[in-house]
Amino acid sequence: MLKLSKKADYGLMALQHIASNQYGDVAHARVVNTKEIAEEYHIPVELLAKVLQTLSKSGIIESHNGPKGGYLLGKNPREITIARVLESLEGPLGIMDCAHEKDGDACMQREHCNIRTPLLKIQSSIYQLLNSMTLQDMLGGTPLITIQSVATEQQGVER
Amino acid sequence: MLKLSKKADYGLMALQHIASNQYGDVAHARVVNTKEIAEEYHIPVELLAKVLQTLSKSGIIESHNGPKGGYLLGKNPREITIARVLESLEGPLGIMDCAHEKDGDACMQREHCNIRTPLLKIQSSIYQLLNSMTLQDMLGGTPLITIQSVATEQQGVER
DNA sequence: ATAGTCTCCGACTAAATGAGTCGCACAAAA
DNA sequence: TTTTGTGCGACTCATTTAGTCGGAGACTAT
Repeated sequence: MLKLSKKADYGLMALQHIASNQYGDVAHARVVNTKEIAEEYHIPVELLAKVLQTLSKSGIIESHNGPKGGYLLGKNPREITIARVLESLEGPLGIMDCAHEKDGDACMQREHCNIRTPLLKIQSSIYQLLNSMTLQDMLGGTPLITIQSVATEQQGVER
Repeated sequence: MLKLSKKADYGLMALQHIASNQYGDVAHARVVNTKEIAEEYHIPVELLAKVLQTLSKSGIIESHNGPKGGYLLGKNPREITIARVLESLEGPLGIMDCAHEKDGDACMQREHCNIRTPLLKIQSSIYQLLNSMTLQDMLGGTPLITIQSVATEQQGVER
């Protein structure tokens, strides 16, 4: 229950990847393209492309066309909240159907609905949670910290 | 995104209804049957029936056969957590596919997966949230506009 | 006892959504 | 101007969810 879509998964992976190439201890930002990410994580390219396009439209990343093109973060990782990313890819958070209804088009059971208020409360708590976590937080959590010790000897990193 | 299924909605509504008939200000418990609930909230009877059967199997409610039969809560509303109800109807909470995987059958991107850990953390937070809220809390929330004025008789409000 | 309700349960169909594919237009660097 | 990449929309296929149907068994009232 409450599962995220693949798009969301892929999007988060890609962002994590882009971010660590851009803000890692490698001194200069590196543009990373769709194909590279798709291969690294075994994601179908076309699907990932669509995901990245969506993120780009939302301003979370910026696209650069042409050869040597690819994607870069549109903002600092600290300013990119998980909530924002998920909303961009899956639409607004809505625990129940009637989450954002205007008073007009209510669901069939609205008039006697006894669970709307408590569910809205839960929803708001979840939103707060997602909104308080940023891409930066996801960066910290990965192996990646160990890079410090072996930083000297590899930059290209392909298996 | 993160929408609950209709089954979950219906289940919660039904539970709320059953609970308020059983623990409401009417002194004695009243058995309520599927048809009654279905009509009250405009839910297809057969579907609601299935939902109630599921809840019954989980021990959340008890069924009583025959004429004058129907359902009663299996436990005190304070002991019925939202998490339990949702799990019963929608299966275990799993933000991502690989939430409960054994090490064997990992997803395709598992080896390089960089988002599993932070997502598990989010998931656990959500679970905590759902597990800390009980049917009792949903009962209190219904009349709800008047709560501010009658703040004297708060009972369960934990946080 | 027996008739009439009511729960119980599994199998089924239909609708909605999600995952993934294809093909081509457009942009920019070399 | 050619190459390499993004941008974008329409499309198919798979999975899940919502809702339906029909009948077996349980219980109570009469």
